[in-house]
Amino acid sequence: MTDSGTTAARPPTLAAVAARAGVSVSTASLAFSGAGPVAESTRERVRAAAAELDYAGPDPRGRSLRSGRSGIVGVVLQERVLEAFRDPINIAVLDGIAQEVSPQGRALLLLADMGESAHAVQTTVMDAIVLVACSPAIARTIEQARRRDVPIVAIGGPVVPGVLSVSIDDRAATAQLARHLADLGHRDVSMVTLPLDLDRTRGPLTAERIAASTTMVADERILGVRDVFPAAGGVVAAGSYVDEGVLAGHALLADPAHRPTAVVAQSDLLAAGVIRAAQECGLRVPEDLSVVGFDGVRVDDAVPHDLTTMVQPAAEEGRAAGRAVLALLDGPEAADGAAPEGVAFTCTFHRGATTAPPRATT
Amino acid sequence: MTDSGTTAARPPTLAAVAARAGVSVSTASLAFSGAGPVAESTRERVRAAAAELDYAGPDPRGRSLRSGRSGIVGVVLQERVLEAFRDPINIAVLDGIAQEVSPQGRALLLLADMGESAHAVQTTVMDAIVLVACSPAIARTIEQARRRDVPIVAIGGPVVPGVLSVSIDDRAATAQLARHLADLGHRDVSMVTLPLDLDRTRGPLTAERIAASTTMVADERILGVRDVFPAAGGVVAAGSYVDEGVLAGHALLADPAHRPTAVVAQSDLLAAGVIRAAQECGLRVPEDLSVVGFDGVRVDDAVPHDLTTMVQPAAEEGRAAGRAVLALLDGPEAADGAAPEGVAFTCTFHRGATTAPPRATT
DNA sequence: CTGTTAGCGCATTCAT
DNA sequence: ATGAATGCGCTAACAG
Repeated sequence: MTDSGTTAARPPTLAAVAARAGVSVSTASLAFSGAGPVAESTRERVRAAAAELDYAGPDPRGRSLRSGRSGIVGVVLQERVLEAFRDPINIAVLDGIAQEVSPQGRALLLLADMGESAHAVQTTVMDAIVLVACSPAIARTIEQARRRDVPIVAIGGPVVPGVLSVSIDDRAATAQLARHLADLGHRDVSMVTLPLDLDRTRGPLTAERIAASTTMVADERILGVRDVFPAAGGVVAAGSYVDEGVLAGHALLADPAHRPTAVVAQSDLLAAGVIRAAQECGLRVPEDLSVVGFDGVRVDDAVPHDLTTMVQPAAEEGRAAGRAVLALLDGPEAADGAAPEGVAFTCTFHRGATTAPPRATT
Repeated sequence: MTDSGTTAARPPTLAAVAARAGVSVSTASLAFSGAGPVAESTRERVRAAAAELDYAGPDPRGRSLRSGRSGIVGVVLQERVLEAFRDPINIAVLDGIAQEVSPQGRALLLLADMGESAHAVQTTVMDAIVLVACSPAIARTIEQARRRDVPIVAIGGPVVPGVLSVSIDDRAATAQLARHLADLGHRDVSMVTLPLDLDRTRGPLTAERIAASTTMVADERILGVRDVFPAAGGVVAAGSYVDEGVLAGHALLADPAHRPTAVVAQSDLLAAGVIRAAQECGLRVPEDLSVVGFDGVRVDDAVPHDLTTMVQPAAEEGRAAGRAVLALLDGPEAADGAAPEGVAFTCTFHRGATTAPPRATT
């Protein structure tokens, strides 16, 4: 009784509906789109015909070719799905975008895993794209979007002309954390950074690596620390995950003779990892080691401690990006060059229980 | 210097490229699609012309109208993004789908939040859709898809004819957990279930609620418990989150006079919540209370303990769904009714450290 | 191998 | 308020 695969009768078209209703295609179109004046009686007739034919409404393909709009908003993530969504900050941002965009009838196209995203932008229909957690490495993706005349909004991205930017005060916020540590009396501070390049190579934080970095967010946060501790060193993690934080923590704490008294991690997940590493080294937090994070996404127990961190308005950023997209699409009516402007958000300091004055040095 | 909004010169078309290369449009098309025989020299000329015009390749809109294929695979989630991705099982499934589908040049369209999904299916172009963690409540979505001739794959969904189903042995797997508890000597077992309806109402698990349930997965798992403990009661949670588990746990453990000796939670996150609730009640796990979960997704510390659970091949399920989608699209060459068949997976028992014999009753 | 001929299904002028 | 015409940009058949 499976009625699929038998006759393969194609779905009815608007033309079929119009014919059955005894009106022209254009009138039927108007009846559905709501635009333009249509007599109530006519509209009713069209509706009836549609119901009889089990017509599902105008085919999105025809509509998108004709109108130039598909209702699809691409969202580019750097990593594959599994990795990208390990960090709740990305989920929050995505949710924020969806909040603004889906009530307007737009759907989100997930472009995860860099390699593919450039290709997808080239071959998949979309009205605009949002770059999440982006680095200059997506230059190729940006290029493709440009050529297709697809407007771009970047969250935390490089400020390229023509790309609308939604950002936060990474540097200042991190500096605030660093100052907090300085005020507590810390002098020997290390950091754990987000990946600096596409390879996501782990390793010590060297001048060369910073010079070669392609990740703006990480760079800014490094600068923030050094605004307060100019000589601060650290290690580079391969991603914003707890286990990466553990690895980094061990790297930092391995040598009892050269342990920092505080660690600035560039994300809460990394901070959680550092704390665990500290515990594994027999250190107590915050008595023996202070740890601060970044993001402020409280998700169940991913971050067990009450972490001292900078709270980032992730959902707000997503929403701002969503709004920007809508503005870019709905309102090219900005006749006077009043193109939508970028938005900058501010993080707020949260003093948790993972920071304290350093132990008296022996 | 922002070159957008000035002259609005539309992107070049294939026709323009063809003209510049001095070939026909169809030849140019072949040169890009790779299908069909094209002389190397010609192809070269076309490529050159495209480069000169900064042509980004065939416009997906025209292509999708003409060919009927968009390369877009819709993924329907019941909750909004923020909630859906709180449970790593969903992320794993989504990643599995992406694994199969994106190397084939397909992109995922996120249809989160039920309400909108039916509308999106009606208005957004897509070649197929995958229903994740679905309940019969998406009937409307299914209807829309059908009318559009969009093939459907359901993961853990109701077995509707015409919908390809990817499932696991929920009932048998849960029964196995229950038997494990029975073997340990437990007789007084309660459960914490996933939401039974769209409202996601919390409350005691009553016969009426089960009768009115629209969630197949939850139903099956309840049956699994009752295969072993026919009289087992429990509470219904409002979602698969740790904090819901805490709530449910407190509900179950509130009265010291009527505490179960073991709890079967329908997800690992819920189990983690129950464990926390137990601790807050001054109970030790597993000495005073045994707890089992379901899913087996190890994600950093979301589930702090080594949980006794049934491990679900989440990524495999996603991949199976992805493959099914591809088969449905690439191969309607199943001339002989050899339509792709559904797949059923099996969970594997993991004995963790959260189960033990019950305390000797006083 | 290449060009010619047809539309895919629809939204939008412009008439009436 | 409705209808007739015109492509949107492209690919699939067929000719040659």
